[in-house]
Amino acid sequence: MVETKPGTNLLFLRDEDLRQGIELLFFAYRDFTAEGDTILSKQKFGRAHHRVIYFVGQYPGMSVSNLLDILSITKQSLSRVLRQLVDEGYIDQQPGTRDRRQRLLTLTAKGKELEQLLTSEQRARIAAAYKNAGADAVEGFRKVMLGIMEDSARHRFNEDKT
Amino acid sequence: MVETKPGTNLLFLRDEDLRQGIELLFFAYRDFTAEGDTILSKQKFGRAHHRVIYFVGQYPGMSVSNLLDILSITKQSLSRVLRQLVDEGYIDQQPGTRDRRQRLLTLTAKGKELEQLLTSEQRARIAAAYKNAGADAVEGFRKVMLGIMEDSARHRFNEDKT
DNA sequence: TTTATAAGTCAGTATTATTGACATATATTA
DNA sequence: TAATATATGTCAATAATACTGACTTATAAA
Repeated sequence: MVETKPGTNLLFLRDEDLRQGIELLFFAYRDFTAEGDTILSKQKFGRAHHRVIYFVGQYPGMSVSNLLDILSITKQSLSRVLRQLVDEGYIDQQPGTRDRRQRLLTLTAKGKELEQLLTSEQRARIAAAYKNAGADAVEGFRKVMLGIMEDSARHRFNEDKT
Repeated sequence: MVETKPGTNLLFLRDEDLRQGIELLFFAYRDFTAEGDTILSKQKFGRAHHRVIYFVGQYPGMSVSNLLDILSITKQSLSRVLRQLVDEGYIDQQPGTRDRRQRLLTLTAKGKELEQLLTSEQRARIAAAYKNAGADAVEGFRKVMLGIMEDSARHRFNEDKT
């Protein structure tokens, strides 16, 4: 598919390779999100709820503005979704100790349960793909994905970049 | 991040690795689609139009039902989008020769122009990520992405699988 | 001739998202 | 302290995407 110039590490990037890259992203993401959406639609929630549940689960105590940055949506858009999740007991809000204007978000037990339900299929899907592809391939996957995202998002993945 | 068991090709898949995989997909896809969406919103079109333009551009003469399969949406959802694109002269429809019930789709010159505008940034983004990551990483990226998508989507990428 | 398929349409509804305009509480700065 | 900025929330109006269900038309296949 993608060939190395003999004796170098350069790539010949044909149009076809780039087209394929676009489609790899489209189909992988489509199938990656499909099942979670199905589960949620049975609970009157949508993909937006999934994302909120997911990120609050991963970063307990995160602020609303932090969540807005991650999701790249407006606070009015987040508002309805967050309100539902708080009202129905999936998410807790508590004022920040350092800055009492903040409303720090955490999952309740009920929220954690839903988070597990939603991400377990995605984790299994990633695990299967990783195992099948092998460790070197996973490292390549990481490199390319980091290259595709914006610089501003990349820092999240740099913890142990010794 | 992901480590090989010494002497084997197996992976230790920690929860943290799987969580990271989920986020790599989320952030890469978010940033990959953001600019195209911005361009389109200036023309009263949205991401759905983008996808239609893209796939019709890549597979000229594709049928409506084929497009529906790819997009995984209902024909009622596609209908509005397709109608707009046909009415405004971006896409041509012509009856199939073998099966005259079909309405085969192709881009007009105007459609091709928009397709170029929309995908050029995505191609550039992929090209930069590929170049930076190197040929081996790209091969790993392909393997993992193919593993993430459904079996039914994988055949698209198997042309030269000798 | 009956049945199935490809495509399209009409109606109703839900979800996600936007912009704009304000309001409240708290923090920071002059 | 007073003025300003920030974090969050809310109201209202609107748009885009998507769904289900019920039909219709044309053509193909059994």
